[in-house]
Order: sequence, then structure tokens, then C-alpha cells
Amino acid sequence: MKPRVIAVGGPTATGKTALGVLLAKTLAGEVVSCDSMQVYEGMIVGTAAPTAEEMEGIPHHMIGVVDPAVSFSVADYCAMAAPILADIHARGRLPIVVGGTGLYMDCLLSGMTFLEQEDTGEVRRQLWEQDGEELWKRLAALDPQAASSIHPANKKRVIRALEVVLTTGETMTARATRQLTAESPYEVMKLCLDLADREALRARCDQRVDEMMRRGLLEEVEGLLRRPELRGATAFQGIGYKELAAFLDGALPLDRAVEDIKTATKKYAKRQRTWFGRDKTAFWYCRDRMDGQAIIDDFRQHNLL
RNA sequence: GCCUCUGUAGCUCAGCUGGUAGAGCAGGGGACUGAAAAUCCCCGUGUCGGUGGUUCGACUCCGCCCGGAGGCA
Repeated sequence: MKPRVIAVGGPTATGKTALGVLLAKTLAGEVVSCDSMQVYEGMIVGTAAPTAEEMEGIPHHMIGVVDPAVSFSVADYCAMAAPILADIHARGRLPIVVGGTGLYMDCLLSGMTFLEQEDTGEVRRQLWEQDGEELWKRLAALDPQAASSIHPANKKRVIRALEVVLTTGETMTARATRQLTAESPYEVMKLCLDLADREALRARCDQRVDEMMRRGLLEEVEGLLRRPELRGATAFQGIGYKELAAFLDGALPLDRAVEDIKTATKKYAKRQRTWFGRDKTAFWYCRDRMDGQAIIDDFRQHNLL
């Protein structure tokens, strides 16, 4: 019998955090955050990281565990989170993986083990100087399979695939197969949250941004930027952070920056819906039709918990 | 009251000398294996303010009406 894991995914602003805590309380579990931005230390308001009060005494993992200057990746996430899952299981408790970063969640839950890889920074920098179309043609020659699944305009992904072949001598396609385990090591129960009313979700995204501003997002960003090296860090690709950094640079007025954050949040929610929607084994619940307790009860009724 | 400019997709606007309209943004759909809150792909029929006219044919020309902006009184 494989160890069980409960996962909570779905678009932002649908109440994943609260449901995670409720599940943990009900099932003697601990929450493992699955969020590419919450991992960074000091990025609290802008990532809507749960406060001590919201955690309600439930242990939370993978929040604020990396310095924001460090460029974190899926591989790093899995390397850190997998042992945490093992530890929670070892203590006889249930891990509840909660978050909106679909890629991280899928990789962690499928038990993917990333192969060792040397630093590709230099190769990557060189490739970025070159013409995207040319790079894609080069990729087509070296790893036709990867090229066929990556649009030539998607320079970032074309380069990633290229740097893999160039630095490892193995195609990304081949590595991907080697990295993927035949079967997930966990018995996963995934539930995704959404709002049936799209307009309502967009409104909630807007409210959430206003709320973050009220809670001091600007101050948080200012504080982080006292370290100028963070300006270009991966952490500053986070929604809210990059826009306010632009405002602090004088590139745009504050109200415009806030507008941009709202728009970015809504687009992000849409991408998340697409990502999580791919997993046909997930159970979807609309938060505007059911509260947390009702969802858990429903799950119980289906003997899923 | 008179004069000038203006009224085109949810928003900002293109549409040359007449042949029934197109961009950006927003929005929708999708992809996604080491930056993923990132990166990228696909999707634009709207009484062209209204109404009369000129014309084979008007968003494009003319008249009037309605709504904006500015100027002169």
C-alpha cells in the first residue's frame, strides 16, 4: 500500500489555503505548500502565504525556505519537498500538498527524480544572444522530438531543450523519460477548487490585490529591494513584486501598477485552470457552491478519505 | 448662439483619392519536465452615433439630428 497524499490545487483566490488547513485538522495532516513564490523568504503578503493565525496550529512546510536571491526550480522543490513528505509519513501523519504551481505539484506527486545537472548558466546566456528561429532549427537537428513539441517562438523553452543536449549530450526527450518513474510512489487524492462564476473569480482576484496593498505589499517590496541584487532574481518575477518594483523605479504610476497586478493575477488564474484541468483524476469543487466542510463531507461520502 | 474638431470591437485607436472594417490591450481557448506567479500558441461581425440624400456601391462625400472636446462671443 502506497503512502497517501492529499493535494489541493486550482486557480488562485479560490480558498486553497483554508481548505488545506481544514483537511489537515480533520485528517491529522500537515500542509506542504506547493507554490513557486511562497518558497522565498520574506515574500509573504504578495504570495498570500498563510499567517500564523490562518495556519491554526497546523505545521506548514516549504514556505519561506529559500533566500529570494537564489534561483529556485522544480528540481530544487522536489528535492526539498519529497523528503518532507517522507518525514510526515514516517511520523504517521498525512501530507496535504496545497498550492497553485501545477508543474511543481505534478512533478512532486509523480515522484519524479531529477537527474544531476551541471550549471547551464553560461551556455544559456550565450544562446539568448542568438536568433530564436535559428535556435529552433538547431534544436530540430539535435532533438527533433523536443523541437516538434516546442513552438519556435518560445525561445525560453527552445533554449532549455538546447542547453540540455549541449551540456549533457543527451536529448531532453531521453532525459525526461529517464527521470519519470513508471508509477507514482504515492496514493494521490487530488481536489481542485474553482468558482463556478467566472466573473466572481475575477472580482476576487481584484479584491485580493487591494487587500495585499492594504496589508503592506508595497512596504514588503521596498524592504526586499534594499538588496538591489533581488531586482533581477527569479523571485521578482512574482506577480505584485515585478509591478511594484517598476513603480518604485518610476516606470509607472502606482494606480497603474496595481491595475497591472490585478490583470496579471486574473490571467494567472486562467492559466492555472488550464493546467489543473488537464488532470482528469482530480475532483473539482466550486467554492461558490460548497464550503470547505461540505467538500470534505462529500469526499467522505465517496469514501475517498 | 456661431466656428472648429470628434463619435469605428469591452477599452485606446487605424482605416489613403468611395468597393460593407483592422491593430494593441482586455477577454476566451490551449501548450507546458530544471526561470513555471515564467514562457509561448490560437481566437476579432462590430446596427462603423442616428437619420435622410448623392452614387451601381458610403465607415469613407453632402444635409439634418443626437452625444463629446475645444475656440469665439
